[in-house]
Amino acid sequence: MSTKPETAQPPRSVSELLDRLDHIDDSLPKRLRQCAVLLRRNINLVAVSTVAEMAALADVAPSAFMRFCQALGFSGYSEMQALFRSEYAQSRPDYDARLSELRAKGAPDATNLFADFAEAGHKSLINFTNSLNPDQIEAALTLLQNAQMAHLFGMRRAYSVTTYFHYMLNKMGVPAMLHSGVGMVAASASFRADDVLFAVTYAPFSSETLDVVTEAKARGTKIILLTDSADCPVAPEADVVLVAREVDVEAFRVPTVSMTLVTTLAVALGQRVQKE
Amino acid sequence: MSTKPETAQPPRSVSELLDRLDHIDDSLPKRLRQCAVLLRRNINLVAVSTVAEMAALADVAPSAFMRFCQALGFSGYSEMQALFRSEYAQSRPDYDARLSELRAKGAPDATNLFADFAEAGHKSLINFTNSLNPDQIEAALTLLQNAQMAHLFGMRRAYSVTTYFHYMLNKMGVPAMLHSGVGMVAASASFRADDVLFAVTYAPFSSETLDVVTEAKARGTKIILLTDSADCPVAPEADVVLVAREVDVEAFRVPTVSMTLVTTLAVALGQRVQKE
DNA sequence: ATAAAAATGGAATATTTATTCCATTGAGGG
DNA sequence: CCCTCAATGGAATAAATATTCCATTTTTAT
Repeated sequence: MSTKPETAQPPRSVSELLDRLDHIDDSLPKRLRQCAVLLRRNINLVAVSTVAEMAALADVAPSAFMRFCQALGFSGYSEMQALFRSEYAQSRPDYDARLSELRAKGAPDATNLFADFAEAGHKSLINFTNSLNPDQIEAALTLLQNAQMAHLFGMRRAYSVTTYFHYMLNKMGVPAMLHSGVGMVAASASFRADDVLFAVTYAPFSSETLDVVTEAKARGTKIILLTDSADCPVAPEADVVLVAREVDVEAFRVPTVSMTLVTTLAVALGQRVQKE
Repeated sequence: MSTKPETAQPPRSVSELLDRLDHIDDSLPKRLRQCAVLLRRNINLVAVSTVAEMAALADVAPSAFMRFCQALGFSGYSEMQALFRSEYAQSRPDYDARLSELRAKGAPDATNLFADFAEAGHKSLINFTNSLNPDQIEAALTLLQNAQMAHLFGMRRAYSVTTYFHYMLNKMGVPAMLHSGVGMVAASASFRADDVLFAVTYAPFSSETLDVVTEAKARGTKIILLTDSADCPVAPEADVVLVAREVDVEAFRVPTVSMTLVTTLAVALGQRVQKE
């Protein structure tokens, strides 16, 4: 890279930029690689920061960050920043505008409440995406895929989640049984060693669910636990623990992450089953 | 306001800023009011635009926009912009960073799938918030509040939604009955004229639900319909129609908006019931 | 070990952008 | 109708920021 032909045209979008970043990443000198790492972790900051700030975060001289921008095909930082700014400006207008209009008009309580819950759902999804551990999802999928039968169990608020999971699994052709908790004795009686129990429970954990998990453990049934806090008492019994924290509004929650997760599992399973 | 004491301290947050805007709005001269209107509609632009750009959008001279910032209590545009920039930087960092890391690593399919569903949920919530009609929600709330009993009915994917609604209404002390569709005859037999039916159905609409709605209509029971498209065949029968469109991923959906809406209704109802 | 090439950081410069100032316009009161 | 005062827009100035340049350091090849 001595003559620095560089990529003639600057990236036209943020994702194109990231592609380019992937390609040149290895051939980058130390300081510029620091820039690359920082950029990946903080792309969102570009739109609202100065070169000096970015450089400081990357622990690099401003001139180095400048060269980094040029290595990416931009004429300089400003051109790169313009890209981020325009993408940002296009992405959020409606939402922000709508929210501020709502508050301006003094919208009815229920409308504001919905906005709050929507916001909470949004945050919950983001948080989960951030802390998402691919290995756990893979592990859960493997257990479900290898099981003869998936037993779904959840009480109270968790029941809706199992209900939806059941619907989706059926749709995908995966054998699943929904236990309603009423005839609980019958429930655990059907657990076998080559089955898997998908138990859902949120704090405060319902004793029925805890019992069912214990029973399953005793019978050698594999256990996947979906909960909202790592200190669920039966977490140690489970083969896989999925933690879906939901942001609340005045102590009330929508099980957005759980529903999304369960849908993801079902669809991913469906894809795998078909490939067999 | 001749001596312009102004509000000494600048707003500490965007929402505080909007509050202040609500107060001074009336006492503002023409040009500054233009700024106020533009700001409300495009708050999101502040973080990534120059005064000149904002002024141009508001159809006002930059110096006028400058005075507007000062009327709000800021020393100038830069100070105001700093507020938006820091709020922005705090709100989105993780999400963007995470997504770009995922794509860099070539994460497993299921992980990407979750990200897609999360994105879809996000969009669905935004879309609904944008097109939200407060009157319909209010109407639904009134019907529910005045009813002797709320009958909840939904099949298949809709069943999870009614299930959660049932849980929440119980929690809020609102009388509600969950119909499972199995003993359907018994279901409609209990409908009375001072009750309300909350029916949930998505395309392709299940015939059971359509029948139940028709039956309810015949019995004089009020009807609230939650669906995903305005051309649900029984929409004309309903007293209130709530349309919750969900963005799909490869034809699969998570009922994020429906769950959020139902939770909102329950909580809002709970608040009203308590006030009585 | 030494020379050549590449990379780096800091300082100098150029550019953009915010902010202030002031002359002009327009609105309201006597 | 004129006077006064607030409001306005444009031009001048100040500040912040990007960008370039170059002397120094580090790396690489021989």
